Amino acid sequence: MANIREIAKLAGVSVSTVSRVLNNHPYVNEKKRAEILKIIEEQNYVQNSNAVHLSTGKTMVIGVTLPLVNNQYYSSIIEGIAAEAAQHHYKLMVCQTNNNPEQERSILHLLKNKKIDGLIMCSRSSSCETLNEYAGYGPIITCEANDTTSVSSVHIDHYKTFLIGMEYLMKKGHRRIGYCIGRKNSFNSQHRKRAYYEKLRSIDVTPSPEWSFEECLTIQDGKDVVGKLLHTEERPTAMIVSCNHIAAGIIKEASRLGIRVPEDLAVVGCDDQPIGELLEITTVSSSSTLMGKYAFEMLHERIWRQQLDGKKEEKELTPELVERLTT
Amino acid sequence: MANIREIAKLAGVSVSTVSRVLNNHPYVNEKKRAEILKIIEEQNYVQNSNAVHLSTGKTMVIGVTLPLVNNQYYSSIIEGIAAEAAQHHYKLMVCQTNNNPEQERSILHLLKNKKIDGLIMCSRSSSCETLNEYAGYGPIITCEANDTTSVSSVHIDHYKTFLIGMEYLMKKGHRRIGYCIGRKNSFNSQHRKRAYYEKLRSIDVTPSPEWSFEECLTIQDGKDVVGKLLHTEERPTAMIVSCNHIAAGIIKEASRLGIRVPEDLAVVGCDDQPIGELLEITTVSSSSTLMGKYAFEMLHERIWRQQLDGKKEEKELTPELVERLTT
DNA sequence: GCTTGCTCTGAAAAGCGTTCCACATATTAT
DNA sequence: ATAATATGTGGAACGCTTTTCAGAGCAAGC
Repeated sequence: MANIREIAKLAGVSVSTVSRVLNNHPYVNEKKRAEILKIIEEQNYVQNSNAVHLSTGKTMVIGVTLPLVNNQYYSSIIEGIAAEAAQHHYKLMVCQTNNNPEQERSILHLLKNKKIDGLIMCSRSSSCETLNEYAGYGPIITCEANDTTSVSSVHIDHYKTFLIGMEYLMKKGHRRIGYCIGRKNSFNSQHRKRAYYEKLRSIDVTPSPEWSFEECLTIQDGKDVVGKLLHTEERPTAMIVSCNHIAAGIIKEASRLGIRVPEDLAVVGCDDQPIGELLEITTVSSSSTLMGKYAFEMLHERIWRQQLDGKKEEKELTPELVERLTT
Repeated sequence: MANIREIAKLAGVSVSTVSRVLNNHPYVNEKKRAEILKIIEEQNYVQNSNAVHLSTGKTMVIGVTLPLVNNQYYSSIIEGIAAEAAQHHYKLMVCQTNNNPEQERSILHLLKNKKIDGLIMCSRSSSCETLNEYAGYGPIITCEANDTTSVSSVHIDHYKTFLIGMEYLMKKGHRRIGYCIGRKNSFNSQHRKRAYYEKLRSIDVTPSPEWSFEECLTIQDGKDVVGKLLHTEERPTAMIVSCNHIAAGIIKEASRLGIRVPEDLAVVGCDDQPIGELLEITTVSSSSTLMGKYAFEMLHERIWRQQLDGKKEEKELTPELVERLTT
């Protein structure tokens, strides 16, 4: 297929002029412009975007990492990112990390070798140092709080989320409260646990280790929780759960085993997955789609500000309680 | 940051030799190779992938189109694609089309301007001609049946799916059966409707227009269906529904309005979204994750076979009935 | 002793578009 | 009338790597 040089030759102009036409530069004679456009059309010419990328040093692609693609929480974030990105003519490279630091590094690498202009990490498992290192190659935004010095974030205040959930359950009279979270030591989990322990301490309850469930990632994990609850000495009367789909697993399994929700077991979910609405799960959450939107905005600004010295910025989303039928 | 020329200069070799090291070409003296690798390390050098892309004419990126990002059916397909793509070192560019042909065209364009090496369309709204046109620029696979001459597909046999569902409902004694589908005139919908009408005709039932619901895309749309069913003259005793999340909407709303499922209204869903399992929805489906895997395999083969004259290929997935509690 | 075939290396072309700089002409301001 | 600005255009450098081709050196085979 033709390239810009050929078009220039056919039109009897220089390559620069064709380039100007292609980029809508104003200083081109209207007659020539028309002529060139005609030839471009005839030749069915389009720019080779790799040449453009090489030349401009930008790809108009941003990367998005997430542990797994098939999860509604992350899908909602991407939805927010995608809508905003589309408006600014950015494409998305979606990369599944499986929470594996190796794989994550290979994605961070895309920043270094210029395949992407910026990166949004919906979740991360890399170390602080790794993140700081790669932040030198292009802007990175995380969609969870992070403890680096250079990487900005947009995040839900998970501490506050759990706080609101706990306070609500306690107000309802619950004292034996359990929790369910995903990755044991992630930043988010630490915050959630802090709220959990603080609140229980405030009413002088010492939580039993039997009330805590970690590494809950799938619906099945939620169901398994109920099985385990059956064998606890002092069964909790309420559970606060990091994700609605896990809450859903708990609720369905409870109902199957004849444990009444909310009478025997109250459940609070902590995100905005649609299954929460469908199953009428009481939820403390903020919009993850909105989070995605903010993340892109922040990233976009940084891509154009260019100055990588830009200070760390943090945007927090405040969660809200949505009372439904599981409490 | 350093480029290959600098590395060559520092190592006192030619650019070609450095390139050979970078690409693991065997004909490089081991001593030199080690030396060059050391300098690469010291200089923190990495290839500029845009230059590599330009030079090789490949990007190792494939595009994936889907109408909306936040939908579990599509997420499952992507999951399958992603896993397979990762194994072959391909990255994914995920593009939301909103079922808008304009937007879809802009993605097909990526094939023409070499931003992607191939394209998987989970769903498409472009015309046959458009597809055929762009198929000339790189391999395209659709994840639904298509009527083009050059675009291969991996697809679920939706005709058979509806057939199985209808037969099953009829065996259970239902005669007044309604349906719920997404886009009215999509290829998939046409097949579904054909099965629906054929089966009803086979038992001499003339379906009422009141039993058919089109443009059902969201959970809310499912709920709305129930509201409308209330006002039908002859209410159907069963519904066959293209997607489980819509079936879920129907079921929840029915239960809210005191319509018993399955006694008053039986519901069959027709995909493998996890909500089907969670809500114990009887389902006819095949694995969409598997479909994604096949789609990538097919695409990958075509990318390497290069010959765009390759004949059209079609792979069909056979659906299976999973009996659960909504029938 | 001469041919053949490896191994190893470098120069140069090819892949393609953007952009800076210099220069020319035309127009407006002083 | 002169200076200053705006408009229009081309040449060449720049971004960076891969790959082909030609050639050198050396060992094995006849």
